[in-house]
Amino acid sequence: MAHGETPFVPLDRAATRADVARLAGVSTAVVSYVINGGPRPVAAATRERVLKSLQTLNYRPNAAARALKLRKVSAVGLVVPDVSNTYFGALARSVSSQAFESGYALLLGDANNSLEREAEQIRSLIGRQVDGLIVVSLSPDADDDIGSTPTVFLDKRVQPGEPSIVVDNYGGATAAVEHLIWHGKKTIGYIGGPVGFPGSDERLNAWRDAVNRARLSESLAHQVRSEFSRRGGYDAAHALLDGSGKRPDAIFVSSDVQALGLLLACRELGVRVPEDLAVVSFDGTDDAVYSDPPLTAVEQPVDTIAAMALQAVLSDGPHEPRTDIPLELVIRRSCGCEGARLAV
Amino acid sequence: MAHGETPFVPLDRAATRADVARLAGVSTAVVSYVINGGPRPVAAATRERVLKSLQTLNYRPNAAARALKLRKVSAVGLVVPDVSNTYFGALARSVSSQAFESGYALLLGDANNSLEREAEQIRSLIGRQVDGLIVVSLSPDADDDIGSTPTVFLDKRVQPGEPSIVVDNYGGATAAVEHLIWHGKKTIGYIGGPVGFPGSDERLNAWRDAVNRARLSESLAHQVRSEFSRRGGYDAAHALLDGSGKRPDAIFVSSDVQALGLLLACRELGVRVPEDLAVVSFDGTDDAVYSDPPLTAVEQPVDTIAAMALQAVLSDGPHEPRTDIPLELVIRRSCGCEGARLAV
DNA sequence: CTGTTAGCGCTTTCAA
DNA sequence: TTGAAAGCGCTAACAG
Repeated sequence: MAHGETPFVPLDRAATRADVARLAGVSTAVVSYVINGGPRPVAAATRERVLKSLQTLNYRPNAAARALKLRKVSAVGLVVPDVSNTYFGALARSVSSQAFESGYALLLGDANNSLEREAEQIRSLIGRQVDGLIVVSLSPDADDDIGSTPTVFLDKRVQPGEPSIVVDNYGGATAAVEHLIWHGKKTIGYIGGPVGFPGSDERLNAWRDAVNRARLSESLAHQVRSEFSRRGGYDAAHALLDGSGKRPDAIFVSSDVQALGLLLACRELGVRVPEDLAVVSFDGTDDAVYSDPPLTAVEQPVDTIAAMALQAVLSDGPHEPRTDIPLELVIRRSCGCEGARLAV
Repeated sequence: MAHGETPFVPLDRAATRADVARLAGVSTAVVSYVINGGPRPVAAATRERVLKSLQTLNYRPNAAARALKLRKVSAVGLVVPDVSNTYFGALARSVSSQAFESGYALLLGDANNSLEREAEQIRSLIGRQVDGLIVVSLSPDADDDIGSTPTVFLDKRVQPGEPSIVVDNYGGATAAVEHLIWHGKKTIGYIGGPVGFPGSDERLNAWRDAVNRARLSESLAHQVRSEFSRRGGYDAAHALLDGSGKRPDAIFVSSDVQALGLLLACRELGVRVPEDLAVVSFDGTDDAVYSDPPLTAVEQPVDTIAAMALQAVLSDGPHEPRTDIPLELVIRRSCGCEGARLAV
C-alpha cells in the first residue's frame, strides 16, 4: 500500500468506536473526546487522525448505547388524538421542527381518537424513556402512570407545581360568542369536542355563560358534542339543523375541522353562511383561511404552545404552570362581518 | 413485617431488572424469561413471585438497554415534507397506528418543505438506528447516505432490487385529465408540486401526454408548479387565472391542499367551479370531501401505502419493488358531474 | 494530552 | 428449571 498508510479492511458490520480508535491508533476515550468535543482536550494532530478514521469507516455513533450511558435518549414524545386533524398536524409539525433544532427527535403517538389507545401510547413512550412527553389528552382526568418522565398535558388543569400549558379557552370562547351576540344573533348553538376533553369543557362553559348573560337562554337547547373531525362536525350540524324545531341563527364550533363539516352540512341543507347562520370556530388553522366562507376563529398560537411545552418538559427544575395563554379572535367572513381582512 | 415477607425499601431511582430479581429472590435471567416469555421456561411459582416484584417495584424495562443488546430499537422513522398537509398527516396517522400494532414506535421528521432539512432529518433518524425508514422525498434523486438501514422512498423509482412503493401516478393522472377531456374541456391547465418531486413529474407527463393525444396543445401554456400547500395552490391559481390572456376551462391539480388554495382564488376572482373552471385534484383526502365544491380526485389508498411501506422496511429479505399501485378516480362535484355520489 | 477501565440495563449462552 | 456471566457500544472518572 502506497505511502505506508494503515491498511484498511472494510468491516461487514457497522463500525464501532473501537474500530475507529484502532484505525487511528488511539484509545476509544480519545475518539469520544473528539466526537463530543470534550470533556478533555485533544492534540490537533491526533484529532486529525481520528477525524480521518471516522471518515473512512463512515462511522455512526450508536444512539442506543449513548442513551443507555447518559440516561437520556434525546427524544420527546407527543401524543395527539389524531394527526390528520389540521390543528394537531400543525402542532406536530411545530414540535418536530423545534425539537429537532434542539437536538431532539420526535416520537409521535397517534391515539386514533381512542382513550384506550391514548393510554397505550403514553405507556409505550414512557417505556422508551423519552426525555419529555407532551400529550393532548382526550380525557378529563388522564391519570396515566407517568413515572418520573417530565410530562405536560396540554390544556389540562393540574396541581400547582406540575408543569402545565393552558390556553385561555374560556376567554377565547367568550370573545367568540360575544362577537356573535354583537352581530345580533339570538339563538347561538354550540358544537363541542368529545365529552371530557379539557379545553372543550371550558369552551362550553364560556358559551353557556355568555349566552346566559345576554338572556339568550333558548340557545342552551342547541348543544351537541362530537369527535374533533370533519365528520364529527358534519353529524353534529345535522343534529342541530335537521329538526323541525327552531333553527339557531349562529353556531360556535369547537374546532376548525368540525366547522368544515358544519359548512358542508349547511350547503347540503341550503343554509347560507353567514346570512342564515353565522359561524365562529376555534383553532384558526389554515382550514379557517381556505374554507368557504373563510372562518372567523379563535386563533391558537401553535408555535408558542409548542415552544412552551418543549421548554416545560425539557428544562429541568420546577415550572410555573403557564396558564391562560391569551387567544385572539380573528375576524373573517363566516360571522357576517363584511370587508374583513383579506383571507390570505 | 407480617407474614415474613421480604422487606421492601423503595428506591430513589427507577427499578432495574436486578432490583426485581433481588426482591423475587431469583436471578436476572429468570426475570428476563418471564418478561419476554422465553427463551427458557419458568416454574409457575417462580413466575408468580417475579410478577409480584415487577408489580411492587413498578418496573419498566429500559428500552435503550434492550435496543443496545438486541441491535433493534423497535422504531421506524417517517420523513415527510410537511405533516400539516392533510395527505401527509393521514399517512403519518396510518403509519403510527399500524407500526404501534406491530410493537414499533414512530419517529417523525418534518422536513419543513426544505431539501436541506429533509437530509438532516434522514441523517438523524439513521443515526438513531431506526429499524426502518420511510421517506416521502422532495428530491428527484435523494441520494442520502442510508447506510444499511432498510429504507423506502415513496414514489421514487429505484434500482431493481431496492424496495420501493410507487403508486400509479401516471395512470391516475391520465384518468383525471381524460375525465376533463370527456367533459369537453379544451384548455386544461396543470398545477404541479415542487420541481423534481418524483410523483409530481409523472403526473405532469400524464397531463402533457393526454393533452397532446387530444390535440389540446394550447393547454400546455398553462402550467405552474408550487409547494404542496394551500398557499402554493393559491399563488399558482393566481398565476394561471390573473393574466389577460385566455383562461383555461379546466385545471388538474397535483394535490388536494393546492386545490383548496385554487378554490379560494377562484372565489375571489369570481370564477365559478365547475361552471367556468372544472377542477380535478390528486390525493382524495378528507379535504376533497369537505371542500366547496367537493373535489373530484384521484384517490391514494393511504392505509395500503402505509402497510406496504412498513412491510417493505420491517420484514427482512429482498423485496420486489412494488410499483404502480392502482389509483381510482373518485367523482365528486368539481369536475362538473352532476348528481355524483353524495359527499359523505 | 492520552490510555485503561468500570459500568449503563438488558439478553442469552452455557453450565449446573 | 435456574444461575453466572459475557458483552452490546458508549462515556468519563481516574491514572499516567
